[in-house]
Amino acid sequence: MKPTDAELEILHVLWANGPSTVRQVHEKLSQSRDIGYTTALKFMQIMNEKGILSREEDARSHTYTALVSEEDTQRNLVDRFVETAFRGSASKLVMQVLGQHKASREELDEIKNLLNNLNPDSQDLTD
Amino acid sequence: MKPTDAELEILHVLWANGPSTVRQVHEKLSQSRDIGYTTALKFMQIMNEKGILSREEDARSHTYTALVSEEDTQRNLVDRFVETAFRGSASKLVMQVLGQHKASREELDEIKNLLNNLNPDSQDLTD
DNA sequence: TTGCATCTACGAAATCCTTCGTATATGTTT
DNA sequence: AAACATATACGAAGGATTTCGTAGATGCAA
Repeated sequence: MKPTDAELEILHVLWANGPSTVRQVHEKLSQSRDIGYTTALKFMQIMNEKGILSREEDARSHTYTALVSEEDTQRNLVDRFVETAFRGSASKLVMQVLGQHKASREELDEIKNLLNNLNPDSQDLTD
Repeated sequence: MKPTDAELEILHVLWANGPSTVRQVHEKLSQSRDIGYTTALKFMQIMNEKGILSREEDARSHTYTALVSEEDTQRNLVDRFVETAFRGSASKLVMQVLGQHKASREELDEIKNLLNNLNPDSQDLTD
């Protein structure tokens, strides 16, 4: 349920590219950092054991598929992160991010839009 | 530079209560979970070695002080988190949080306010 | 068919992190 | 002073993570 950093790297590749072989994933990962082929393989084997990835063993080289969605995973991660880093205050996190990171005008508009469409009646006091 | 979960727990206590002894910290932590006294002590000793906490050894029971600020720490954590969980897209994170978590009307207003005060000329495309 | 390339499987080292138990020192109380 | 309470120091177990090396299987090429 809580992917490690290495597992997240692999999930990102699978989310972006769809079902892939170890070789394909390894090639993607190699673009951003040094990593051995068997290291990637091991990760994917472990993730398969954990039930995070499924595996097609038809061909000689297996094809792995993510069994968790990007949204669900990020939701879980955000939950934990808000808890551990911000003691549960999601709004403090948002303000931290907005104050610190840069976003395009379109993204800002999108966020404002989202804010305006939030139904205030469904909102709760978090802090 | 990257506090562990246990270290964050302790930092939160010190940020909230100011310089404290192991006993004081342990009592706070005990309120939310099971944790032995020497466990807390060990954490704080390690954090002292790492330079995260300073220690006053005057009295028999030492007094520890956080050497990192809450803001700096959270900034660092957010940076890493955006990177590993959202592949660098801060705005996706924000939208995840806003869509998922509940915030008070005041907080929403505060966020909207912050958004409106962001200088668009200083913004960059992140995605 | 012999050998090269490519896969998977297995195991294990190296590091962290979390968590205490035990030992030892030092105040405090009777 | 003896006994007790409380602090720190030390070390180590147990588990998770990351990272490969090596072995063994299998397909392709010469």
